[in-house]
Amino acid sequence: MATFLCKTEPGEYAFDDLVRDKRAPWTGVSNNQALISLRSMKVGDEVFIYHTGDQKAIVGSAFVVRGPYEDPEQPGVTAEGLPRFAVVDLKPGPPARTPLTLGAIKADKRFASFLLVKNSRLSVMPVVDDLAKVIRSLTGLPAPKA
DNA sequence: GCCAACGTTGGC
DNA sequence: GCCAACGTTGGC
Repeated sequence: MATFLCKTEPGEYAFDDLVRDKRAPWTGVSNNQALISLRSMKVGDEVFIYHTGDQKAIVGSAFVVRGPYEDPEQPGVTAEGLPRFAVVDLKPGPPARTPLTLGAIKADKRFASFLLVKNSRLSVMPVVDDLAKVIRSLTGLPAPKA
């Protein structure tokens, strides 16, 4: 069971939209490093949802309900036979009891190596277990069920 | 609205 | 295959 973080611009597709939709394909990722993370997702994986723009905070979590598949808008596979423009389906988990802001993350030494801080332009990234635990404790988000 | 950081493109 | 030019992202 792995954990990831996905960014979204709330004006385009917010965490609340995912809650409303109950389930949604996570599309539009074209950056290769982000796509590598998307392609490695498995059903049941936990995904923290981060809002860019004015909020700049982890606002909730979600879970992978369908593993990586080809974006129907941009079909094609990599040399390894994986979906080139990978899409996963997410279903919403609970909202964060306390959103975890970028400012708080930057101020916390435990996040010094976090890709969210180190590469601000990356839109999908893995979250190591230790940091996932810290994020859950700071946001009140529940651990995924095994 | 600006710009730094990074990715991508295309000419050579 | 290098690298300059350009485009994009996202924090400030």
